[in-house]
Amino acid sequence: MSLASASAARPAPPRRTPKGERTAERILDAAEALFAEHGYAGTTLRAVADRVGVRIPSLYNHFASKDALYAAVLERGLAPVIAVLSDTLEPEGLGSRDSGELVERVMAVLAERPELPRLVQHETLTGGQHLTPMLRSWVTPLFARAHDLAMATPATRRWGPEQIPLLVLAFYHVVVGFFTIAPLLHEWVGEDPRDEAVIERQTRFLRQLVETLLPDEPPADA
Amino acid sequence: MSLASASAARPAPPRRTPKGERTAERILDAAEALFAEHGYAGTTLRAVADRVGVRIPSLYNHFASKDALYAAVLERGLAPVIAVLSDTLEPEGLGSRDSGELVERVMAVLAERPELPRLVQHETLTGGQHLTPMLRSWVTPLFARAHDLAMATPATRRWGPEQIPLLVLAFYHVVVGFFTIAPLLHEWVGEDPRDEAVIERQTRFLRQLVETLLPDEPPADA
Amino acid sequence: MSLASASAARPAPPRRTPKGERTAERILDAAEALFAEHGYAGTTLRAVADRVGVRIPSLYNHFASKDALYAAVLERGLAPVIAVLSDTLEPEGLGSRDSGELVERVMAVLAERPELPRLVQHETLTGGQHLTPMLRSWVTPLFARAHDLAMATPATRRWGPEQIPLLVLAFYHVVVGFFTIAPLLHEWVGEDPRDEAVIERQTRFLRQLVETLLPDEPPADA
Amino acid sequence: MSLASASAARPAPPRRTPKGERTAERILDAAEALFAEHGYAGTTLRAVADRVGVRIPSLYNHFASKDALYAAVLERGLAPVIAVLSDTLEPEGLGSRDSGELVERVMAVLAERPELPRLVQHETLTGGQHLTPMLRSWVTPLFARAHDLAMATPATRRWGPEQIPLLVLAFYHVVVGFFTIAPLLHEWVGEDPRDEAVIERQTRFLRQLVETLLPDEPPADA
DNA sequence: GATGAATGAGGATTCATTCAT
DNA sequence: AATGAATGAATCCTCATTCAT
Repeated sequence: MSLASASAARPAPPRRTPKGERTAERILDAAEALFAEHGYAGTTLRAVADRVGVRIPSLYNHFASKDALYAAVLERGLAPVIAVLSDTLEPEGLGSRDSGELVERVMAVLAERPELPRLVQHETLTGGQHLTPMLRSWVTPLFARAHDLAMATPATRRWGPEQIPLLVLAFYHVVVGFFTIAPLLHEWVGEDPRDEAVIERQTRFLRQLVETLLPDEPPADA
Repeated sequence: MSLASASAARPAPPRRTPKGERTAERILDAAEALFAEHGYAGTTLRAVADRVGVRIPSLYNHFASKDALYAAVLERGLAPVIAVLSDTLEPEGLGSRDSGELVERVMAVLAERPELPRLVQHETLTGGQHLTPMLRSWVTPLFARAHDLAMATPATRRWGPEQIPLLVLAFYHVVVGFFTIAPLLHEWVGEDPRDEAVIERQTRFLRQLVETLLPDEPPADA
Repeated sequence: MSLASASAARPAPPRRTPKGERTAERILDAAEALFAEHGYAGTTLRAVADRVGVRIPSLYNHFASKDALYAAVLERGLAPVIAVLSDTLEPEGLGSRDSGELVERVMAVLAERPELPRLVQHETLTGGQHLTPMLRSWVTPLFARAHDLAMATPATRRWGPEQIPLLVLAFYHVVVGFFTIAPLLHEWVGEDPRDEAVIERQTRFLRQLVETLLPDEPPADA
Repeated sequence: MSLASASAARPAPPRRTPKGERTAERILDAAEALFAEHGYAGTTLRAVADRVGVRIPSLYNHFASKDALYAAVLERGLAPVIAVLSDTLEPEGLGSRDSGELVERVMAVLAERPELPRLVQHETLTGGQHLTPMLRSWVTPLFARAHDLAMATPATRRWGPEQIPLLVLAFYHVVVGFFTIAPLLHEWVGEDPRDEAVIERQTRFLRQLVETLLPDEPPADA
């Protein structure tokens, strides 16, 4: 999956020293956290460097620009989610059983990188310019297939064909929103969504949501 | 802090102190659009001034600082939504009929100010520091009441009491997410969510979501 | 002649306050001296600001960028020389009498702004990108006319038609070179070419050069 | 200071200490071209390294600093010209015949390294600090001798003794200026002064200039 | 109320240089 | 001899803010 830093033009060092590789990784970690919290514009290279424990110019030994760093963060962060999605959607459709499993897997992946959804949300809000290239090649076809398969499930009895995409988007928003609103809930309710119990509760909730909205059996009134 | 025009504002120009008020309003409009698109950090006073057709220092004749301008934008934007929410939730609970109506009203309000959800999303993502004071006095009690009332509806048979808040949040995310993802969809699918037809479709979808998730009648298996 | 700062996009202030105008002028003065001495790359905005007695950001209130400042310096500096050239060349040709007069006038103009030739030399050496637009509209036609007229003088008996441009260029180089090499001569011979006597000597020399190379009368051996 | 290869250098690769020397030479070539085009301040070590196809730190294996590299470039470039000058001026004076020959030889040397005059011009314009030591030991005595000899030729009948240096300088400027203005002419007239025909034309022109300004025979009117 | 001018702080980025490998 | 990594200093430029007009 090594498409890392496609835009990191100049410094793209041919042979990575283990030391350098580790530094680059640490930079990515720091940048991921900061971009997720403050967005692109709100994140300073100074903040990244400080977090890594390095001087600002050193960042440029690993990434050609703030923008390239941002792209690399997105790329690295999105890869596993894409993998899960494409893996799970490969063979079958959106029946409640599989959808439930998909939801569970996605939640598991995101639980390990809870900043990721916020990162994507930031990017989405500001236009998704960096998302588009990645998604055009990955998510768009996935979305299309999800749609096709969903059309072939009993769910269509309840949901019209043109509503299926809305349903998929809705799930997307619920899942992403859960992580997005995390820090606020933490402050308001004192409940940290990075807590395992909280995540499990949300996963259960999502499962029930799937079962209610996309039942395997045709609804009773059919 | 000059809380500008707590009512719906845009279509009906409020009492106009001939000139200044109109300028302040135009500044708020410009700032709202820009903050919604780029967030606080990504929005420049120069950009605001340019959009208004005025020089930067003039902004300071109407708002004490960038921060104050931002607060005013949030305040003005949130007021009508809060009004709808508190109005609708006042007497009764979350039965599907009323919930459907609530969803419809909220969609109607947001359809007139589609940047608002993005504004709130930005703020939420970056910590919601500006949101907290407003919400602590408005939304938090609303939320509590919604919860209480929901507990008294048949929905509880399907959803455990601790799931009700998750359900409410889920609806929040679906509604807000619809507007949030607008520009991307516009670019990817060519579908402008500010389009009336698109909004109506989404509203229908939300209605059906409400009916499915919070049926008036106890579910068939009860 | 106010074509000042054609590329100074943003700040181009509509109404110039006398104070601001004076500041802009002082910036131009400082920049002219520095660009002439160190060239574009070798000149720092810090150096300019220091010389003006102002902070760096203030420069941006008057010129949109280092590049725009540079262009404005060139423009302002070149204008009078262009004026002299086009004025003198207007009616007649390159006969020794008029050419001598032209040389004299040019020397007089340059004597008042001895940094100008160095400025132009720097620009020429580094590609003349900033010169081209100015010269395309001014010098190129002048050059053409000079050529045409020269062709009609007795000089052609001595110089073939294709040599006339070389002759013109040679004069250009001798004149410009005199000022260009000034600081070196000052250091080596202790002779300051900004000295009036030195300039007058050079002017006499140029006059004799003109008379020798472009005699009014056909050369004796013809 | 590693004075590299004082002879004509490029066509005949000097004694090659297998690898390093060749790299040093390639660095000098790249640096010469870049310094000539952009001057000292406008040339970055990155640009040099890129042109050589090597990483920046490698440059430091061959030259102690940017400044040392610059000095080496000047030294290597100037040596052959100095050689020609001192050789030609050795025995005799500035009679038109010998002067013509000198001009021809200088043109020949420069034609092989057309960047050299631009290099020197850059250096001259920015103060000539690096030139001074070289010139003090080479050119200054040459100049003095040229002056002495010139004083003993018939030319003095036309040119006063104090004008001889001006004449020499004028030739210097015409010769150097020809190469200096090359890129501009290339762009404006489409005529590449590195073209053999162009150089020959200029040489012919210079010869005629010499004959006109420094005739062997006393001028007809004497 | 509007704005030209000025500026402290800080933004991303480049540069020449060093050093360990 | 070559180079990845690191960095102090400096680059151009932007930002939010102030103030006199």
